Amino acid sequence: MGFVLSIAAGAYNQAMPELPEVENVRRTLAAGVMGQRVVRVAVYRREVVRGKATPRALLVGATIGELIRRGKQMVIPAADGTGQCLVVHLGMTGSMRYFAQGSPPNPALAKHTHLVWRLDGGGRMIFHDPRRFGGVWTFADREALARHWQNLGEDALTITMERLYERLASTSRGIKATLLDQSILAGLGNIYVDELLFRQRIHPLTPARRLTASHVEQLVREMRCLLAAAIKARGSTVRSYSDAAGRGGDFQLRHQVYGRAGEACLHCDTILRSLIAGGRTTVFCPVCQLRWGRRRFTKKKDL
DNA sequence: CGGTACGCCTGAAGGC
DNA sequence: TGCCTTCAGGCGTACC
Repeated sequence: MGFVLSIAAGAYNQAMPELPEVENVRRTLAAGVMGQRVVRVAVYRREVVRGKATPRALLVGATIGELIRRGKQMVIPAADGTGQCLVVHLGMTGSMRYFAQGSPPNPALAKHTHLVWRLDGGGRMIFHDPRRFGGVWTFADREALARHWQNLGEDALTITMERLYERLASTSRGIKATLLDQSILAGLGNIYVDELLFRQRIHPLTPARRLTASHVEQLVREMRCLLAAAIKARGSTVRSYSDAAGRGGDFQLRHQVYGRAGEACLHCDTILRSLIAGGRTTVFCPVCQLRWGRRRFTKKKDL
């Protein structure tokens, strides 16, 4: 009976754009806006723009170049080669949407749409963010962007095993807090760190420096697999995430631990537990993820 | 250095 | 039905 009650109590959720979600926003947004010229911009909430919020700084008059992602951040550059760009961070509930010419306004988005860019093709790009943990930064050139990113870690999809090992070996913090730290590694958030640690059978409080080179090699390999699978499934929609076309992802259906505290471990049936690590709710299997565990379980084919 | 707490912010969800 | 409380968390900052 306690089992059933635990399941009922175990459900809590929140959506946040992490690397796979931002990558899908990048792709779907690029399909709509790349190569278009910005005709004008409407700023409904000045405070979501960090830095200059003039029409020029917000790309009015510029043609949109190739969208880039690093970690959870997305760059919308001017195509003129000056390095001028916008950096979008979606925070917890932010979204970028593209509406083609003639699309009617979406009433559901009206309340929290803070920025609207009109494009010369007749379409529009919007920044929407109820909670406003996200924002848009404006930069005039490459150097300004480089300064903004000087403390940002390497992207989770491109970091090598050697460089991650170096970073992990030089800290005494727990592995969960360390992987969440965007200055160490850019792109992972609460969902994917929990999923990754479960798949690797690593307890979230394991000191990062305890991981051997071999552990880190497998961790990086698994991280790439996990992120690739999540991108392929168009990300995780737990509550509110959707891409630039308004389409949600499917990867939440394959979460093994995130949001499942109190439910049974899919590997060993033990009740999943939660703790606070790095200030975040962390779900893990107390049996599969031994604190100093070295064994990895045989990876299931279906991530 | 790290860890802890807090503030920002809204909406979903649970309790009564 | 509806009000009230709790909770979710990325990130910056203060403080120990």
